[in-house]
Amino acid sequence: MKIGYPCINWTIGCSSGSTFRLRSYSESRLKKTIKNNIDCLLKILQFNAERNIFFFRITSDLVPFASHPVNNFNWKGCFASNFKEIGDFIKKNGIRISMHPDQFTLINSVREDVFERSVKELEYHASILDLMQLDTDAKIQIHAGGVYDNKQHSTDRFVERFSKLDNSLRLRLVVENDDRLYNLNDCIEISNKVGVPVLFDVFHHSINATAASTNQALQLSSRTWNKKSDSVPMVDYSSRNLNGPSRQHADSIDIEDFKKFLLDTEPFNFDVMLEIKDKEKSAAKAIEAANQDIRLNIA
DNA sequence: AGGTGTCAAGCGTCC
DNA sequence: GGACGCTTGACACCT
Repeated sequence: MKIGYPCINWTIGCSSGSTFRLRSYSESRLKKTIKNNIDCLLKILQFNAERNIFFFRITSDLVPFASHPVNNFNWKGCFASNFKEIGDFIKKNGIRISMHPDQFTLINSVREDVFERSVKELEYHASILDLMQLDTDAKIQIHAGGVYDNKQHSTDRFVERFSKLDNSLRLRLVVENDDRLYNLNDCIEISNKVGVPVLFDVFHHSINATAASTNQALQLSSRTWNKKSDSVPMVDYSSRNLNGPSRQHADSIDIEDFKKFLLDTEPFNFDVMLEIKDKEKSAAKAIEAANQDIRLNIA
């Protein structure tokens, strides 16, 4: 089991997702920002490796305006060797990588233009992982999308659109249960039709639940990671912020809840992404708890 | 230097 | 039909 956190490291003091306003777009600004972002990304990965944090989500802002028409700069060519260097570090250290395009990426949209932009955005995400020469166990997680007043039609549209995507893209995509529209069963249904692995999100499942217990959910989702090249399943874990609105993530990990989660999910093996605000701090705590847990099992 | 309104993108909900 | 939340940081403009 690898444990990690998404996108931001609060300790190091650099950001791998710096961006700027469209109004201030220029090629030199873009170039400078990308360089800073990927330099920072390598620093974060080194920081993580030194602390046994072997799972990381790369921010979608690594290359600002990557799929925007304003950007016709050849950033892939310009930074190919930098990406390769990071990829080498990732592989050497056995780091698992995910990416998560934001809510504008909708392959089941009723609008053709939204679909087309979404494909471009997905291709951007895949090109990052390709430039790093990572295997297809590095995943891009998306949600099923909108309902558009007819869930069955919208599910079918997802299936149809997904099937037409390039194979190189399909091999990287996984679908995650969301907090309102497509629950675990909906994702499993999609998976049964197109073979896409299902990334189980524990927190979303608690808000948008099916009858499945945590253990059953792991069983159901794990089965969908059935290609050797997918590697072990990814799972998103977070606890809710008890002081804030119901959908907000917690500030720091509730370690007792996390231990309970580890017990609940035995004997399944998977990699856990901690969607918690204090990022690397909670990851370190979770890794410590998991190691203690293993020692207890051995003893 | 510090404060703050706003940011490429969509959908669903609420009024 | 329009504003707002999502989830949240930080850019960029203002003073």
